[in-house]
Amino acid sequence: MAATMVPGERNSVPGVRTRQKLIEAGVEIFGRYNFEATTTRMLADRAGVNLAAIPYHFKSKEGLYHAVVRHIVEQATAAYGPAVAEINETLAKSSCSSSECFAMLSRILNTMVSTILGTPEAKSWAGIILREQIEPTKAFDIFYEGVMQPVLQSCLALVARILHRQPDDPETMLSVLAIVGQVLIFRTSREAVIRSLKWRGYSRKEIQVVQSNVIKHACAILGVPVPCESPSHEGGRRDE
Amino acid sequence: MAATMVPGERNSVPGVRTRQKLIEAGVEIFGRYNFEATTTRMLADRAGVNLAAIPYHFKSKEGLYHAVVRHIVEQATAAYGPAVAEINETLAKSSCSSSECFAMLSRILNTMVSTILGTPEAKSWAGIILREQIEPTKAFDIFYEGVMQPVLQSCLALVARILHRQPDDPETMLSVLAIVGQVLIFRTSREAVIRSLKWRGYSRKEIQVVQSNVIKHACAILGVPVPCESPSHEGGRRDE
DNA sequence: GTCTATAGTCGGATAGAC
DNA sequence: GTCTATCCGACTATAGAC
Repeated sequence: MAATMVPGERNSVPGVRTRQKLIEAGVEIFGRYNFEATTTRMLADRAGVNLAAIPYHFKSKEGLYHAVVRHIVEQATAAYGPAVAEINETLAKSSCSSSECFAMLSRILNTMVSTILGTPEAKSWAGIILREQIEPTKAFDIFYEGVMQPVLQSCLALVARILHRQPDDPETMLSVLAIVGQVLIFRTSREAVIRSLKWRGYSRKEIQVVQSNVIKHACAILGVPVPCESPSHEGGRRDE
Repeated sequence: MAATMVPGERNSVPGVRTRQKLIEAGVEIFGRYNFEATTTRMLADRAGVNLAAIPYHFKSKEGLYHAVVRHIVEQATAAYGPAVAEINETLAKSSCSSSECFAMLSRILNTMVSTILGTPEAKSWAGIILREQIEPTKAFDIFYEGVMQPVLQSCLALVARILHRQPDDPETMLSVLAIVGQVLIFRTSREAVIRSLKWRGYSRKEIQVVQSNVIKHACAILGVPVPCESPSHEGGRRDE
């Protein structure tokens, strides 16, 4: 990544700056509209750069789209990487108790809720990822292998321990999907959710409500006693 | 609806036939691609009609899109209407037991799973509805008020009875969303789900597995003892 | 590296014959 | 109601000056 970036010059190298601005614009515009509805003019205008900068830096509109996808995967990896690494290390070292496993699961679920609902970029990310689920292209592989696969595998390992099941037992992954599903519905069906709850969006208060409910239902699904309520306060930025 | 259809002539009135073919083509093409990526030429080719038939019968490409949306709502209402009506009638008449309420909830959940995963048109419907959730237009209102709202309200009433909570307690709707979320993830994140389960699609066998797991997890969330397993066999058609 | 100008393509909608 | 032919606008990508 960024082979042309010279450390001493703090990203003010003209070409690098233009690339960055186009990627930021791409996250926003590709996220809001879809690939076809997004025009190179919108992208250039939003980035405040010239139209011809797109084919120059990224070869084509599609090239910019792929750069945007890689950028999102990097950001998401930064958010989930630490939790995933902790889970893998802890499970590899010792045979930890169910309650320790559940604590790690709670942590990653809280991170999911606050990232998916709370960060301002989340709506854009979700737009791009959801459209790739409906109509997968090469970009979906980058998302799946870069973020979804590692996170799902970590959850699978934890749930297998908690339920004393084998990770390769299909029922184990089905339990993981049930737990993750109740998180994702808030993003995938955002419009229906906020109408049916009469919410106006996802601000800090709503995010905490979602977090505690997700944990509560996860306990029920896993047959674990509900721990004392303490939703983590990480990432409480507003949605819109 | 269909004010021009003469009962005696069995849909062979030329104009009606052309309209129907265009709507069928629209379900397929708008579902697979998005509104902008869909061209009027694709639609006319798939329907086997002339390009100019689109502006003639539906005024514009957007007019055809709205006709497609209304058609989907009609079909979906046919699938959920009976269950919704039964629930509303039963709850209005008598104060039925938790187990009766849970039986009705199971029925509507099984219908959801088999409709959403099992019918051949489901992929197309989901494509259109999901894109409307990401980027809502006027069409989303038609979906929400026509299908989602009635189904969610029925589930809400049942869950309120089962949990002895008020329907207007936000926690009640959050429980409904958790239960529905585990169904929807199979459609909204279809690509990630089939990869992580190493499935090839949703055929009859997979649908039954999903149905029994959804009921099992719903029991856990609602604190109801798991009934004897008997997934309904309605609508077992194949996905692809 | 960045700009202006433009080439080349394609899509939606229309006009008017049949 | 259905067809062919065509207009007009908008889009991506490129050429070439600076």
